[in-house]
Amino acid sequence: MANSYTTDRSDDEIRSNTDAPEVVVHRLPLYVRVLAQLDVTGAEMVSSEQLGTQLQMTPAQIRKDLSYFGRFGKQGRGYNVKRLSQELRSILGLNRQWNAGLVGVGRLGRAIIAYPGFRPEGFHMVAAFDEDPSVVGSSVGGIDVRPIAQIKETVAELGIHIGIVAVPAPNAQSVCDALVESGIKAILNYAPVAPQVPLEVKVRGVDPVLALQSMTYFLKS
Amino acid sequence: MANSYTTDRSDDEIRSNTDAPEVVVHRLPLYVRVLAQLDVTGAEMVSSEQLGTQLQMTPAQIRKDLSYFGRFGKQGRGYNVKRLSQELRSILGLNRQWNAGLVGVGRLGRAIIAYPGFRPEGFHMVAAFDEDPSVVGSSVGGIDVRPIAQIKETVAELGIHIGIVAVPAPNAQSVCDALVESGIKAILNYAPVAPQVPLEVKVRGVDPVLALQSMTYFLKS
DNA sequence: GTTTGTGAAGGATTTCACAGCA
DNA sequence: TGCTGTGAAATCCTTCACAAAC
Repeated sequence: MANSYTTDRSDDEIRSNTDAPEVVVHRLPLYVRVLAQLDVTGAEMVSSEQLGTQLQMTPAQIRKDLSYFGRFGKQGRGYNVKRLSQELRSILGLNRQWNAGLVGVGRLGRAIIAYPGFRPEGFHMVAAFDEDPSVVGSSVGGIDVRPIAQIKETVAELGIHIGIVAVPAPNAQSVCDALVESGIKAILNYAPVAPQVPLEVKVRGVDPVLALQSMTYFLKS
Repeated sequence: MANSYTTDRSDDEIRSNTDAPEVVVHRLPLYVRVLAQLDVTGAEMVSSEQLGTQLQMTPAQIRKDLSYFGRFGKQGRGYNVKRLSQELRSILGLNRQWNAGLVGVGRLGRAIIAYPGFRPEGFHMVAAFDEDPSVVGSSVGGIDVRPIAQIKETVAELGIHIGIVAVPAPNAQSVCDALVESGIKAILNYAPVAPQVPLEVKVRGVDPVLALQSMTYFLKS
């Protein structure tokens, strides 16, 4: 199974983490992000109090979150910025390259290919797929566009771990089905739908319209 | 509690909603989205069971969520798709136009201006701002680009409700400060930072990298 | 003096389960 | 019969508060 450094307990530096709540896992990348910023400014140590101020959350929550994974701080001093950053990156699996395949090379898909934020974080776009024969075979941002029918073989061939869906809403479900069928276990979904996938497949949505639509509730004074 | 005596106004069709949890508000746009899809397919009625299947959540949660705002269903029949959609849109304040101002007209900002998903949902981009003098004064996607120093007067002049931040990380905090200073109460933040804003200002982030970075935790087998 | 790590308490959210209505 | 609406129970998550460590 998964985490199998199940030596005995109590004094482990890194603790078995099968029981870290999912909300906590979602916050870890936030911590990684501010730690990187702190590191750039030259800070050596940081307290949960300072992190809490930066992130607008309580120091207790930060300490509790970190405590699910290990004991990374020193009483009276706080956390070593570089060390904590490195530990969290290791926990999240960020110390390696992850290959992503993009489905949908329209306007949105091209913007995603051009987005410079993925590669420095280790996410490499290694393939692109589209159903439009006039796009298939061309190269977009240095990536060859293949037909959607070749998803399965390409995922195997190139070792793709993550599917990125940028097709129109009506096509999103069948694209997700194809990705799941090819063995993909993580999907980043830009389409404005909630695709149905097996329990073991993680889907995270990126939808600015949803974000706006919940803020208007509070604006509506 | 009080279900025996009808001492006070517990029979309102639309109930006072000051106490709806924020997580519930965040889910309402999801309901609106599937209801719109159901409506297109011609469905008249829908049960919480069916909605739950679509959204991969429990029927009980959907019923409970809706119950914070009113009693929209009919026992034995479910919810009228058009009616429920309309009620939720009204609760969220989606039956009107909201004006947005974009800060940062670089690659990302241009993609946001070109994104066709906002306008059909009532979100109108009415202004754009940048600090680069070679961009200020030009027109991008039909929107005139103004200097950042003019945010405050433009927000007042054009009635801007929402700020959209698409500047590089190091500039995001000062841009958010300027938006807050101009009276903006809702910010959609594309920059990879957690800006600090007063409690009464809502910020929602759009960051595909954060989404990927939490999924790798689960991939990391 | 400072700040962590963590049981325990408190609060929030989800699920259960069923009365009541169509 | 089928399904909602909702108190109550169960679960999940956050905050408290303090002993221990530096």
